[in-house]
Amino acid sequence: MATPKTRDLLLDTAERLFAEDGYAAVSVRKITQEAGVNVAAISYHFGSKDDLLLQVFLRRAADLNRERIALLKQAEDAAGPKGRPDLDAILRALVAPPIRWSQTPGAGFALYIQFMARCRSETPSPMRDILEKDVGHLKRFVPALQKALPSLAKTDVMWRLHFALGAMHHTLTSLKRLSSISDGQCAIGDTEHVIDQTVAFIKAGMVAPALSQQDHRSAKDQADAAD
Amino acid sequence: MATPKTRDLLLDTAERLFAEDGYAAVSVRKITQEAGVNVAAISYHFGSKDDLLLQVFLRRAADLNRERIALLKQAEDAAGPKGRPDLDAILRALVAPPIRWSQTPGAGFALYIQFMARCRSETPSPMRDILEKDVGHLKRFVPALQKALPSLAKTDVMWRLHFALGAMHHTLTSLKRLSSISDGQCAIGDTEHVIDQTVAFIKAGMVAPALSQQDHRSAKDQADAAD
DNA sequence: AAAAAAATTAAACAACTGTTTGAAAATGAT
DNA sequence: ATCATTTTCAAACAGTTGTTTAATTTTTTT
Repeated sequence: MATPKTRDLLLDTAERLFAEDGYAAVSVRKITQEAGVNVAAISYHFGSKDDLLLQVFLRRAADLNRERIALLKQAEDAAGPKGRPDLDAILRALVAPPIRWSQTPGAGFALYIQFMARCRSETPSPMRDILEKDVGHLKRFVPALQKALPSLAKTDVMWRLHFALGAMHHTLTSLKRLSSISDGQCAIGDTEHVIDQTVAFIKAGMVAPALSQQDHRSAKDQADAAD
Repeated sequence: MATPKTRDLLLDTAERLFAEDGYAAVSVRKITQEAGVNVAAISYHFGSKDDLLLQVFLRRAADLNRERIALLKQAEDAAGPKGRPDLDAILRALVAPPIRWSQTPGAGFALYIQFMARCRSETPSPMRDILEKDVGHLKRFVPALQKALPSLAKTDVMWRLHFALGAMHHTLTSLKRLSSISDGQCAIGDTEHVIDQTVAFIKAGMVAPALSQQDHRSAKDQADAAD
């Protein structure tokens, strides 16, 4: 099997259609038809529609996560083993790769981001398993953020990482809506500007004063934050 | 037609199933089966599956938006015609109603929020139209936020409203994920605490210093922000 | 109680779902 | 050029999709 044209063609087409219409709404016949191959090709090359979905995910997941982790390590190394890593750099490591991908024309990167965003909202069986694998690498960001925000309880760090992911996710999926309600005034085409806006917002949220009226932190976390 | 039991039963069942599995993944037979009525009931009472979806949306949309707008007006009135409305109150008007609904057990409110969140991620035809109607009332928040943040350019206000909606949306859909990756340490069951955390984050993002390296504002916005 | 309207029913509609089959074609190695 | 392997193909599989039909039951009105 020198050049598996059909296989890649199916991956590309499925990625696009899944991104556009969602997994459940796309039939194997639509995929094979648009790819210009026989219906049986999916069963032959992947086994089933579910397996095709998994392969679409796996094909680029490693690359994206590698980019993120590399930038994160860079931020940690720049601070040294004892120093406090730069919050801005950590957050850029989190949001810049997917935002850049989402605005990269030509290759399938943008569609992949759209595809992944869609996976996050579809519950059916195969999606669930895919997401479990994907959230794992995000945990790497928690200790880094804790080092950068030593005065914050661990739970607060997690709360804010949660909100940051929401803001980023929304940016990946609904930027066009921002463009339309702002009558095109918001420069959503300027990738670096989008990143800057995103980082500015979530950084401010990260360093916000902690909630103090009521203390929801565990005893251990309070002790950790005391030093 | 005194008490259209079947109709409401179908709305309740469809709302739940759409919320759980998405529109495309739920068949009319599954709905009617779980509701314990005949398959033809959907066509008879609503016309089509698409029309059923629309009615599920419409049934509670007005109530939710009314709650939001009432709180917003309250915040604006408290400041008087010339005064600067309280940012905290505006943001609470935005996020408190849906978060409270999402954690209200018993009635279908929580399922409705889940249903709406799912609508936001499914592109197929009927969904698109539904969302167009729903985003409209959010524009009401822009002038209020501008009054509360007079030093901010209009485009920046919109950018940040966009991020705030993302953080809120993520809270409505993925709180359980936060609970699981934090090993239950984050108190996601405490509704008012969830609201407090959300408002704290997005408020900080709102008042963050504006981007200054590059000026993406239109000439008019710069003039508006100058006074 | 009789007539009219509304609601429910089982059965069938054509179209589509993901997957399998076995033969035909294309590609590889010897 | 022969053989073996890989890939493609049309056709069919059993099941499901949303919707419609016409007969029947229930409810409301007179």
